Amino acid sequence: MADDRDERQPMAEIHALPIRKNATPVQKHPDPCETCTARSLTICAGLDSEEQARMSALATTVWVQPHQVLFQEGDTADHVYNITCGSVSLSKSMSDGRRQITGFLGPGDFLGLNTRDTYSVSAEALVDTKVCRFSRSAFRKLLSDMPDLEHRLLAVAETELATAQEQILLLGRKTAMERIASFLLLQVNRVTARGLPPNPIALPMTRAEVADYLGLTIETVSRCFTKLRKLDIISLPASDRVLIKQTERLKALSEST
Amino acid sequence: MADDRDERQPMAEIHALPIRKNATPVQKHPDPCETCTARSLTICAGLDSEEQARMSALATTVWVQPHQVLFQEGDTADHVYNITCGSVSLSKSMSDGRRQITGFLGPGDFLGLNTRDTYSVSAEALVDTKVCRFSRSAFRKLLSDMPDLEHRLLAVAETELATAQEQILLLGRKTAMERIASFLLLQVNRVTARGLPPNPIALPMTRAEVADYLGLTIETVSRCFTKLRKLDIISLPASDRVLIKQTERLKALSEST
DNA sequence: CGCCAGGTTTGATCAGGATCAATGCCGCAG
DNA sequence: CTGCGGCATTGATCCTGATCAAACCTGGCG
Repeated sequence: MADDRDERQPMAEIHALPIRKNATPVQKHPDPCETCTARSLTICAGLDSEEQARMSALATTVWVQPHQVLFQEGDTADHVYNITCGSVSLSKSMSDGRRQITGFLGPGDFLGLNTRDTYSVSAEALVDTKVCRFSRSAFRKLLSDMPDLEHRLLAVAETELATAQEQILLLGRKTAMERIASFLLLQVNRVTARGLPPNPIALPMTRAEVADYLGLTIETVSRCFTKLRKLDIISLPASDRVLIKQTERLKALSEST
Repeated sequence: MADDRDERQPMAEIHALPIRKNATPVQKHPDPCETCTARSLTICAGLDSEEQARMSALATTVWVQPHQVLFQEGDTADHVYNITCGSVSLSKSMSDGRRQITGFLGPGDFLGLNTRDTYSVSAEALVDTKVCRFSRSAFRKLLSDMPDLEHRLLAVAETELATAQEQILLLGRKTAMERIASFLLLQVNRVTARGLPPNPIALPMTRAEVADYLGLTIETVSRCFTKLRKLDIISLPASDRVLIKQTERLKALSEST
């Protein structure tokens, strides 16, 4: 049996890539922090007015449209961002097009941690999104002067690390159904943490994006949703809204910890 | 088709759990930092002697034996650690015993970042290991006084986040063979980063641990190793040593980015 | 109003890796 | 030397989720 080479290859499909203009998106002069709806959720929370003025002076408000790319994996990391409203996906891709979404971010989330000299992931808007942009070097200087800000950033990093580990468990050991159940519960937590009504939850992402997040295919995601509906655990008033009818059974299916 | 419930369940096996005394392991009075072999690799690097003295005063040296648990997922996070020598695995488990290892740590690595009030993962020694332990509260105070230390910790967190994202891509989208190839290359990087000879690489972990890290089973890991050996890409002088004979082909198989 | 494009659902089939089951290979204790 | 306990390897079979393929919305637009 000298030889059994066969160079097995991939399996995941290449999801159609819509037109993605590589940003330089619509810009504007700084928006006033006073009116920022995401302020209480961000690292900006609890800054005194002098500190806030300093941050504000460095910020640029940027709008990005769905599918527009804020930055790509491997780009030199010039900026960090704070999401004011909208939703963004973070992802990594392989040369043959397989894509893995590593996380979804929303209002108040900080973007640019997972970064040394170059971005370790790509960031793309899912829907119309507004972000608050800082040059990285200026931001670093800010950090040195404001230890509180750095503390808070470290706390954010710790939370993201814990989230990433949860995701690693999900991808490494959970079944398709468990992934979907965990995902839905995660969405509920995200929404309620923002103090919004939990039901029905709005999914700002398509099936393809859910699939790429959960390490599944579109078809499997769809089939799981259908099954949950048939079990009367959820209902789907629209393809991007999920009404959770039996949270306990959903939790049982997610089989966590 | 009113009914098609079937409550599918798991698939991964429950790896035999050896005796794990939940620590309070052998302790000792602080070891002198001057003789610390891991110092240049850690967050301690570049502290002035006064700062070092302060850290040293807070540290306890602790030895842990293979399979001994440093802390468990969910425990209240009392301490943070710095690994001096040896190897540690971080893992999360599900109630039915499925386990996912989220990372392997070695000399110079910091333990306790992925933590808010409770540890988000369990830490267990793979081999005889020496760690430098700090009470969390004291360490936090230290951070406040030594901004450089906090900077460095933030940098560590960023690196870990990038590593976690790489792992997420691996688990979500790579084939078994690609995972093994990526894993071996990662081990090479780890070792060379420490300035040690790369070949053959020593694996401080068993097949079960590799499997739990890569989201595979023991059998699949073993089969992939065998296949790589038959392809003459590696050889296995012992089951815990891997000699890489054709790095380029291994890289091709890992298909990354 | 009807067509078209994108996303979603559903069905049929396939295959990569899991599971089940032996066998092999040490290192160690008696 | 021999037997035993833990890993590791190898083989046979099964099953979850991928792949291939087709139908089905839904909303925008001529």
